[in-house]
Amino acid sequence: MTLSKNFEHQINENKWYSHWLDKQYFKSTPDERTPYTIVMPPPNVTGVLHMGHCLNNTIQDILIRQARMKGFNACWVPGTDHASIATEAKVVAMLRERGIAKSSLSRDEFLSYAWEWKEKYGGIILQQLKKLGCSLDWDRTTFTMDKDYYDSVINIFMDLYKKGVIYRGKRMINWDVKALTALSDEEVIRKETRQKLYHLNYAIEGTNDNITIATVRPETIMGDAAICVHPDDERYKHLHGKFAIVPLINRRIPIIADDYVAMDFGTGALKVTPAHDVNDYALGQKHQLEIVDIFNDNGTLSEDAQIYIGLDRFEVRKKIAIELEEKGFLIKTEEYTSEVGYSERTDVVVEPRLSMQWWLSMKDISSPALKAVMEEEIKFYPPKFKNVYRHWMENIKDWCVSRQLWWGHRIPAWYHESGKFVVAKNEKDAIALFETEHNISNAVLKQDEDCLDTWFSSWLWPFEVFKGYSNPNNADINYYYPTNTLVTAPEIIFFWVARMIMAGYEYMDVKPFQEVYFTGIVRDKQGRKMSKSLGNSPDLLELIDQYGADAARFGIMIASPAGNDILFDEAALEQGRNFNNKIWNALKLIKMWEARQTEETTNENDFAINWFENRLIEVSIEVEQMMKQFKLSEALKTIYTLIWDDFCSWYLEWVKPGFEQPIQANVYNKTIEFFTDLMQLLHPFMPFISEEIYHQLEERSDDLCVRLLAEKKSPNQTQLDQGILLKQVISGIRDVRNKQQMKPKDNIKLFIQTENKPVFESLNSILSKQVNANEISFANDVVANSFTSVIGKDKFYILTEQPIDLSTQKSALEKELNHLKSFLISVEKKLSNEKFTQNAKQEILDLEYKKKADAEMKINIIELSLKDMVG
RNA sequence: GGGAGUUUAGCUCAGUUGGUUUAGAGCAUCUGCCUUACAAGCAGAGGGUCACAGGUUCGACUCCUGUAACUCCCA
Repeated sequence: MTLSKNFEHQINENKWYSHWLDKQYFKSTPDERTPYTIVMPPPNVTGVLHMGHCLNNTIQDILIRQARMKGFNACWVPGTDHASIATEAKVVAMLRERGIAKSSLSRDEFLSYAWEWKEKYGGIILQQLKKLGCSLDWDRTTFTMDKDYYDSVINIFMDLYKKGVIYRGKRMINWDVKALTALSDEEVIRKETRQKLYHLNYAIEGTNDNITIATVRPETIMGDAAICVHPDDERYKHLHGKFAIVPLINRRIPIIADDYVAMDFGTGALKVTPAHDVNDYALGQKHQLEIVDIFNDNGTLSEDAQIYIGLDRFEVRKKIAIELEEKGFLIKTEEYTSEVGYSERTDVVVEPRLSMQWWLSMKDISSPALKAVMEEEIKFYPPKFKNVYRHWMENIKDWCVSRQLWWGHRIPAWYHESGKFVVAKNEKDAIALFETEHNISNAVLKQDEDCLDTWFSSWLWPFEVFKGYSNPNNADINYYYPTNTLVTAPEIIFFWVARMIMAGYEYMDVKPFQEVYFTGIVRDKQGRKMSKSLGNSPDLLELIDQYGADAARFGIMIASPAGNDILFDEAALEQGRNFNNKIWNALKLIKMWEARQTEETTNENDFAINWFENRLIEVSIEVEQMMKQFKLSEALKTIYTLIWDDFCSWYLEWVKPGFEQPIQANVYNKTIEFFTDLMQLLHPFMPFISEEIYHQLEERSDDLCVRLLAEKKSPNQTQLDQGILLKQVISGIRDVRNKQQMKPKDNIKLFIQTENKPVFESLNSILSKQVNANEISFANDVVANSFTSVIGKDKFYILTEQPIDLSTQKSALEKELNHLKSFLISVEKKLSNEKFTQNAKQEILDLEYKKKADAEMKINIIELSLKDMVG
């Protein structure tokens, strides 16, 4: 069978993924092994695969595949999140395209459209993860609105209500005027925004005097309830207790004093609009001011505004500025940049608003969660996120859990026309409860129209995917929970991670996971966030198609140090593809040997085999250490070097037979063994090519995917050191060849002057092959008319038929000599410092003496060589 | 305004409790090679006063103080 020129990723990816599925390798059921569990952060059901998912899920797949190969019962649970706001927005847009307005539909009609949409388009992302090679247990796929899951969310709401943790209250919330819903603080993105600061004159009642205030929101003046100045502000002391007149509508408002006002900002006089600003609301409460809400739900002005009724808030801002100017109220405007809140989902400016909502009192349930992370019961990688977490937890505010949406978990609250309400699972229970609580029988109750925040369901994820709440103490939850590793983005540390920890302790009495690995944010080459509007986010499926899934995984992993952002560059995928190619070609080389084996044995390849065997052990141990510390990118880099440099460039070249020469069977078999081990090491990172090579190397009945890693031995350091020496010698001699512009085909004669003959005898055949020497012998003295290379304590004389020009050689040696001499001086200086010799540890001292001796010896050797050249 | 973090080669990053031959990779660059596994390759090379200024120490990329720039979070 002839091998294709390059690794054919498309064919192999499909072939192996379906093979793995057929064999049910990703399926996990409880057994006697130790579990290793990861729950996937559920992507939005509306989502499509992007770079962030690619990074996140590749990391999880690497961890889970490694655990599987280490003999754990690996279980990786997939699923999707119903994403209430995002999905509802998509469904509304879809309906609009079909000419259907949401307002024309009943709740049930709308929901049936939504489910239809979800069945059709939801979960595309899960299919795309298969392309990446993710080894998920698909039978466990969970959706946050599955029946059991839905019920758990509702039951937990009721439970928390009973415990008094959830309450209903009128508070300032963030209002999304496009999605027409409340948002939690975490769903508001603050952005630096250029605005204008308008200076407006308000007349003082009963005088010809004015007071000038500064505002960025002139459209809200109709909602003004007061003007506030600092009590110590001399400019305004005479106005305390007087009244001002709101321009255009001539409403009379008091002038109050409060030290909340910053005297040096604007004019030092602040207009107070309690209905439309969080701070103003607080001020209004304190001074018992009137609350005038001038906006409708959709951000247009209401009747209460008296003017501009029905117009959008930003349109009014423009128009009212003009009118104020025309009528002489606008004194001046200045440029002003400040942070403005935008809705995470719809990107419209959020409107602070007073509203009746459901709240979750966080203080009650957050303290075990804070403690767990601070005491490293749950470990954060990298640990710097502990600080971020603590800061938030210590300043935690109540969570607004209600959303004015239909798609989601409907709040189980039932209202009577009297305004009284109960919280109950269904209408029947509600009526019964209402009777006991309010002594009204057969009451007509209406269920709350609103849904719960999406995160109110996501926070149950680590246990409810195993039905830990809906079916307590079942075999799965007892076996898989707490899960091992959560891999997620730092952006959702508050939205999700913190709340999962709270829910875990509240409902399972146990932490949800042992450790959290925070990935970085994927950015483009210039360090900008990937975004639709910038058009800088590449089409991942196209990239997988072009470079292969293994290359894509390589590309994203090689540049992603733990906890740092990743600057994504397509060149990294190219590097991954080239790596595939390299591996494939090594296979081609070895396959050429397969039919050319001989039973004859010599010991000339013993060194190569022993060395590589030890190198493999050494690197496996290094990789294991790195993986434990989540240094995944370093681990991959290490494996890459082992395969490309140590295996391909050194080992294979060392054992490679001459043109059409046979290879010893024992060398061939060892080589297959090494290649197999290499593929096993690589498998978690690049599963497809490694599985394919595994099967190409030998006929096998098993698969690499589930092959158990062997116990680690310890490497022989002497062998490793000799390998390093050999590489140095080869490079050194090649350097001379290069500098002398010898052709690769030109033969040389090599003379070695060494005190360590036996070592070089065993390296003889490798050396002659690697530096193209047709003769190697030992010398006790300088060899005339040769080039010299000094490596360590040994000298190498290179004889060629070329005319000898020693000038380049000489200057190189002189440069080396200078370097050594100044090095020696620095060492000697250190050693002559009495304080150093008194204070330094013995081992450090010994090392310095060794440095000194080595340097002196080398200087001696080089000086001798230089002398010979002159002679 | 408060808090956290970062600053090491052209780029992306390692550098463990201060001492391991006067700082290590990968990519990029340069030179020479189409050597029958691989030009998506091979061989070799060059490149850094570790942001800046002080301090502690026999000794600082590493610890302390300050400055600057950038990033993130919170108000």
